[in-house]
Amino acid sequence: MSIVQVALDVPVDELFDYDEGALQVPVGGLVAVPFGRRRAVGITLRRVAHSKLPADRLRSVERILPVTPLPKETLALARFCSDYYRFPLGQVLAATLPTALRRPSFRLPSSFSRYRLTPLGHSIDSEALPQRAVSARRLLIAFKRGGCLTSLQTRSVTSRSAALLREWVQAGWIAREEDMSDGEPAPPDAQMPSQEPALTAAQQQAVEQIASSFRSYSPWLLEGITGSGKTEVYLQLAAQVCARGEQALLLVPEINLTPQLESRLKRRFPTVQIVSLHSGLNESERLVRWIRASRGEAQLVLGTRLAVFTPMPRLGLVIVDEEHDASYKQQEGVRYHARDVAVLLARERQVPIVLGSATPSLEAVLNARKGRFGHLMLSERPLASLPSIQIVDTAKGTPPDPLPSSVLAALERRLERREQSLVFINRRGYAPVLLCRACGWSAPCPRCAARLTLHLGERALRCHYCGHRASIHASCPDCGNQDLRGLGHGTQRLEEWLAGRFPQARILRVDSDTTRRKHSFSRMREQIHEESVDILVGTQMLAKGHDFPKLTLVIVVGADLMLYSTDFRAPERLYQQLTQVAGRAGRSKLTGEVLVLTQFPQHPLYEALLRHDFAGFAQGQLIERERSGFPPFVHQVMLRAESTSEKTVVAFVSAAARAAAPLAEGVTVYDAVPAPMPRLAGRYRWQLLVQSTSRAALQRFLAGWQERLRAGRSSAVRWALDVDPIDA
DNA sequence: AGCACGCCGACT
DNA sequence: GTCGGCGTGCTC
Repeated sequence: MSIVQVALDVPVDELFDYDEGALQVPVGGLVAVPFGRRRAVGITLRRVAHSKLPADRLRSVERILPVTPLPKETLALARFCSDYYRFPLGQVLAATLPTALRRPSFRLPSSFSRYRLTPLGHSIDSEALPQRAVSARRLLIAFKRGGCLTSLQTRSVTSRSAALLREWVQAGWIAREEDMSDGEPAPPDAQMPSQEPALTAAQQQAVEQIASSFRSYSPWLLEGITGSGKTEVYLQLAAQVCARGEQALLLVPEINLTPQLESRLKRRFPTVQIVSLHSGLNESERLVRWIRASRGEAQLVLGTRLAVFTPMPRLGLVIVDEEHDASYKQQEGVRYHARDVAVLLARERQVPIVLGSATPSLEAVLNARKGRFGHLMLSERPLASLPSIQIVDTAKGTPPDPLPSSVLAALERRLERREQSLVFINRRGYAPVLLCRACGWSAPCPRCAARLTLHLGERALRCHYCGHRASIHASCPDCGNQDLRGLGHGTQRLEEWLAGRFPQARILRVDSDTTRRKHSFSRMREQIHEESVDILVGTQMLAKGHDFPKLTLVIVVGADLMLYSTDFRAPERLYQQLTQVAGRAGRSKLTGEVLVLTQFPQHPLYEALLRHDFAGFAQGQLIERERSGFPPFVHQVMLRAESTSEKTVVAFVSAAARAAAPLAEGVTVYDAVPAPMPRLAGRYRWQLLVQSTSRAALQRFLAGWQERLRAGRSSAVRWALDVDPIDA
């Protein structure tokens, strides 16, 4: 009798033994097993001869799910993430699977079924079918010729195939079997390079260098200023990989960008099977695409962070676009960083990986400097010149207006020239606070340590952290004064103000309030492209990747706010963000202009930005980080804890600190402190930082510490370890 | 995580 | 006298 060890989706660092019975369970196979009172899907990790458990406690595997077993490389990657990010293996694996595959009763969708003629079916003569049953005759002939057909193949024989298949299965002419075999690799496409645009010398060189490392692990940092054509480099590499009959994985930060890139890819490579995987998919779509990728049928897989775990049997290349982007970091459950996991994946599979960015993370810059990554630069814009950046000093003689007159004049000029402008402000809503002019009271969120934001449009106050809504106070609850005013500017107020200033202009506000509904975002993109908009007022979401040819002016309001942050990564983020926003200006022949409003025009960050000197900025930041002992020169882990009772969290983190002390060899344990948002949605939040210059020492420490934290069973506290946190 | 078991407060 | 609160413990 053979035992299989199965990982299940439970928060326990153990595998569960099952008797495989008469089944031949492959390693990596997904199995339905009885577990307690319920049934569960597990992943088979090992087969062993004996179990430590007495035989009478073993239960049997119920069935093997009809999908290709997970390849050992996928298992290894999950194992690594489990160890490194301190999260149970079964839960890591479960998180990477489409939800449909987590149901014990899983059936393959019928589109993946194969049908085979039964002996009875063989005995039927197609000539014996009625003359007018044209479809049936054709299908039967196809079966006799092929013996076995997938439902996709039958559909190309006749459009009536679905109904016929159902009838014939009933009649016993054919039998359905689930197709678990790997798909055929699509034939290499000889005509692929035909429509490729000419590359600049730098692009050409990047493509050649990376291509010369095919079939081996070699990581590349592709640093290319906005508009330098990084995407073109990805496309040509992907084309080469597909032409070799291999698969390419392309990771992108945000779901908003995938449809755009996907359609570009499909236009460019009409014959290549492209599959996109992102959180906007429903369960069955996700499943179908995952299966296409895992059988090797999809040649190009385009996806957000979770896609890094998609099994791809013929993987030949990994690309991580906008490598520095924070959305690659998962912020709950297994807190992995998809960019880091992608590097491991490439190493595991011995394929090249390209990390692309205009403003690489300091981690990537350091890796390149140390020679761990090859460093490729794209420093010219083939289609347009760099936008001119100007720093507008708002410190002196500040009028109460949100935009000074010089900026208004620039807007005016665009209106005259019928070009578009973007005003970027990192605050949605009308005004960030509702303030009492008499006593200084301002509306707080009852559940968070935050002020409520005034939303005039919906006549409400809203918390941007927990979503809490309240009606607008008529008078100050503290002093009764009725003179309550919105203080500061959000997108709504800026839009309103601009409408007053430019009554003739067509103004469009783009923030998460105006794009809530499903297709509103792509509708807005169309409006912008149709040039039925003169001035855009927007947040974050307009910063990334979009290409608006008529947009020649970008105005950044409120950038300074980020400089006040205590997070040591704030300058890095601000630089990245400003570069990204600036990149929206002048992507075509029209030259772009970027105006950054600040009270600190002499700040080194702005000075570097003016010179388009990211390398200099990064170098300065690295020196600073090294001097003050911050990442990437040290490695960090954050213990995050929260509870509805502040006393309980404090007790927990204090106990955690005490438990850490005797284990802390080669690591520094800091004092527990309240989180940057100390109360969120009614929960008190504390955190405790541990760091070390040695990853190994940190990992050794974590193993012991986590065990003690778990032993301290405290159900009132929710806590998690965040390895390589990206926010302090 | 589920899901049970188990021992203390307000209700038909 | 029961329904149900969530603390504790286990799942191969």
